[in-house]
Amino acid sequence: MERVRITSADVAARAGVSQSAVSRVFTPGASASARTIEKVRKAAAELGYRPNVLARAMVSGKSRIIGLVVAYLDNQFYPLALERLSNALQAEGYHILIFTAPNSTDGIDGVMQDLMDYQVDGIITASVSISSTLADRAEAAGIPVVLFNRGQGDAALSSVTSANVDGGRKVAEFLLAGGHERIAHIAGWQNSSTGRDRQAGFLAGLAEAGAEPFALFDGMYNRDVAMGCTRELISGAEIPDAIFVGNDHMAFAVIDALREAGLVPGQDISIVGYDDVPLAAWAAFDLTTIRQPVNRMVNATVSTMLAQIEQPDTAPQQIEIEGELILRSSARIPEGWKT
Amino acid sequence: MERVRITSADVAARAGVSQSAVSRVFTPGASASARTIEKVRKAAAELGYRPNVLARAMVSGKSRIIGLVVAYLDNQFYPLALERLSNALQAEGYHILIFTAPNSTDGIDGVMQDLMDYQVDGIITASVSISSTLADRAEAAGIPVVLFNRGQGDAALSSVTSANVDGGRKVAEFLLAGGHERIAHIAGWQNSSTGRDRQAGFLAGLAEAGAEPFALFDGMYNRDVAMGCTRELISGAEIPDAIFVGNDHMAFAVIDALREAGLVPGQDISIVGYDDVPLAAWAAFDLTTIRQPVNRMVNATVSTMLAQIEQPDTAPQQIEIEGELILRSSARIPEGWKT
DNA sequence: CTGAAAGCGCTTACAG
DNA sequence: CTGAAAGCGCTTACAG
Repeated sequence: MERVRITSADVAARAGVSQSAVSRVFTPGASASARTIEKVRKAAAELGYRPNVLARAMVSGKSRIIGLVVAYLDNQFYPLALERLSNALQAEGYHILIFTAPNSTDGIDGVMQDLMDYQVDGIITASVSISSTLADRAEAAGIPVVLFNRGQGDAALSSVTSANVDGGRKVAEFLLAGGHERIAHIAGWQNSSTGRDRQAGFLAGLAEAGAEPFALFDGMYNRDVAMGCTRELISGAEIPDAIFVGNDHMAFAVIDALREAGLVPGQDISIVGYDDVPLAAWAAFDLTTIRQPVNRMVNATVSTMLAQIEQPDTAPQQIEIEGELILRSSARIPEGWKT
Repeated sequence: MERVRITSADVAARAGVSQSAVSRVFTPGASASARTIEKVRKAAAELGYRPNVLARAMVSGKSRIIGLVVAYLDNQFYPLALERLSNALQAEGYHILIFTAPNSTDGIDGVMQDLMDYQVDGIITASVSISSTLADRAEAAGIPVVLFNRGQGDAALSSVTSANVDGGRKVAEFLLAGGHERIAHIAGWQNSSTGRDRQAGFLAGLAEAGAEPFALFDGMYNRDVAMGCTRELISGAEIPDAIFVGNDHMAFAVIDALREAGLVPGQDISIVGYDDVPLAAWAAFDLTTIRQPVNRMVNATVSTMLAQIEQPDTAPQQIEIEGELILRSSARIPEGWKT
């Protein structure tokens, strides 16, 4: 099983032209006469020639590879985002080199280094923050970085998130309007911007109405942790009449735990999530939640990334996309609530 | 924002050695004196030098990139497999270039070509078949291909699947033993080997007991299709007392449709799925199902892939991994059923 | 062990 | 438009 590589020189020999002529025929933008193009295409087809992308990358300095760092693949939001990102990038002639993120920041730095060794044209991190050392290094290397679904107070980094503070506030207003009086929050991981922002908006919304949370937990974006919090919440003498959960993935755990205790979401306790992953619409959960518009987030990510690749002096952008509250049966709907 | 690349020549100049010496220090297996190693490492650290993986790939002919073609990312089995594959490959110093598969075979061939242009060392396709033209081309190029969770009657291709025929048969035996008399099957996509094999085993199992399916549908591995089939199944005068569903992803849809009609899975109708994705264990579904052991499938995939990369004359393998029936509440358990 | 040199497969000024 | 040549950043025989 010998690897027989067909090179542009082979095609050139067969077509009776120079190697550069072959290269020009396969380089978008370069020019060649109709006659040459025809001879080269014919020879290439006969030989089954295809340009070596790696060689092209070496000389052009553009690999057309985007590095993607992902985590939380058990949260349906991310596979979905991955699929959309991949499709959008493929359409632009880029491809994704994927790295699964270890849990520590150290680990992520290592992974980012590996990525840069592959001479990627850009890096997208999904649900992952990076150290400022690494941000600096990427900047020095001229590799644009876009944080997807995570913000970081660093103007040198682009980021795309939904309007998390605003979303948290919307939930507070919605639950208050529904007449809930004991509203708990199982927050997203407090070491992540999304977890903190949603909580901040939520608490602000309560405070503006003179209310306070019934209880506050860090659910760590983890299913088991969220279940544990829920069991604790409903084991006391007084239990909450509503729980705002930091993302849908944890909200499903909350609902499972509630039912296990014989409580009915939407009747006994209102549950609101965040994300609106496809599962949220399934009858088994029918979860009221804030929608994070994946498509719009993906499009923003891709366009800011490409802008920075193609025009290296483009400034990084911090993009926030508004999310809407999706009403379903897991939470009581206030009388006359505007859709 | 100029891209300043630091090369081995820069390091050599600063360390006062030749460029080849620098290369040797960074090439596993190559030898250099302790003195040289020290000087080079020091200079490299000061300059922030890292070898260009693409250049290395060009000369060595090994990119250490594995192409992965995926589809069905909404079926939790695949994101999980992707994560495990990525981790296992990262541990071996390989990385994944990911391509999302279009739905047509033509489209997939195009994608495979793109992959080969990147000089990948191997290709893994998850839940996707490839044309024989492409299989030939990959073989000619010396690029090993492993089909993950899909078989194809082609000895030149490696494949890793669970024992699908056997799994289907187990389900038939289980449901029969439970005294079910009207057993329907919403099969996996009949253009896929997994869909066909599970169905074949299931029908064989019924036939051996002199039974026949109550009804047979192709669910296409699609949620909406599966819901449609279910509604049709339960709208008649006589309804099934059990449904074997070709994978968990569709089984969740079946359960949703059943509940919508006021039927209780496990009481009114027994439901059995295939895969045992994490969701199947959630209280909301508690689905009886055949487990596809992701870890073992991933390990088999990685080891057969690496074997073929490292020893090009290694023969392709067709690996089948046995799956166990996981009992939960969605299906009636026969008296005295051996676990 | 070490350096000079060739070469991996391309693109891209540079002449013509 | 076209070809000869340099060069992208490495690895790896080849001498010494």
